[in-house]
Amino acid sequence: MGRPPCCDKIGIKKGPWTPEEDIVLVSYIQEHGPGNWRSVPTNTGLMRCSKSCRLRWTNYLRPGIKRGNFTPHEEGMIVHLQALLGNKWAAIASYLPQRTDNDIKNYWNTHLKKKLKKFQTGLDSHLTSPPPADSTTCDHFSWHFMSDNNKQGSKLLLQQNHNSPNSSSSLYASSTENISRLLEGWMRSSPNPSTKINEMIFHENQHNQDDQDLFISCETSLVQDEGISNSIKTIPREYKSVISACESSGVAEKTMNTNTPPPFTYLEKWLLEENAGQVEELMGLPMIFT
DNA sequence: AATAAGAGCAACCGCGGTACG
DNA sequence: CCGTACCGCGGTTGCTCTTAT
Repeated sequence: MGRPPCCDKIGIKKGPWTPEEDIVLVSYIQEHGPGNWRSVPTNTGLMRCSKSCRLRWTNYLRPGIKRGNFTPHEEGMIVHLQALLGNKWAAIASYLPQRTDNDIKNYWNTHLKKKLKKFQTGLDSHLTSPPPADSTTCDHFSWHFMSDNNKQGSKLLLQQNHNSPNSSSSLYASSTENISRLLEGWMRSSPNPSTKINEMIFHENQHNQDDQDLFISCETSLVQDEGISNSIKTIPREYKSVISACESSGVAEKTMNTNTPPPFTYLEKWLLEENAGQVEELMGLPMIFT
């Protein structure tokens, strides 16, 4: 009856992972590929349960993960997607391929919620006056949620954001980077489609590091999330290229469908509702969006 | 310099859906 | 078809680091 137990609960180690454990896990996955987590503790001798191994890999060791500060564009996307999808962190993460759901969730809980709250508190004053010239990211963030009456102002700020030096990618956790580097050879030779996607994302991102102001943005109105009503939407060019690559490689169906939600249809509707003509022109949407 | 409070984040827990035998 | 384990997800916890007093 049923499957055999994945791991013995007795003697399972908990708590932070050591570099040694990381290396063992990475080495094993390098050889066998991710998946079949049940066999990982058994075959590696790690005193961890399969779940813990999977979490460690997906949230920390997996190559292509971007760590550190979130850009204003990422913030915008998270806020917007959260308003659209709710706390579906995995779904939201599928739009930010370099960020893990855990990372996004943490960022939301520790940063963005506060910003939203702060914004709500100061909503009235913001509605009657433009953001200060020396606005911080936080102010920009708040301003994205302004009423429809302030669209011109929003556009201005979006442009400012695009040109902001803070838009550049942030630092990666060095330990992860080092481990990821170990995997570089494997990534290149791996026939695993998802690995190839990671690679594409990784390289694409490198090419676009100084080019992030090419993010295409527009704003729309959206009523949700504790009364916050307006947001922006940004669809980075690199995602579109990834989507295209997925489509052409046939990976799209498996990877995108499992990771990406109905949202594309929502997004589509959403895009076309308010600014139909403008948006189409601006977005140059890939097939998957149309 | 010592301590307390707060912030950030990695990891764990528990649940639901799915696959296996 | 049923029972059990696996897998993935969202919520929560607790440790560590930073900042304030």
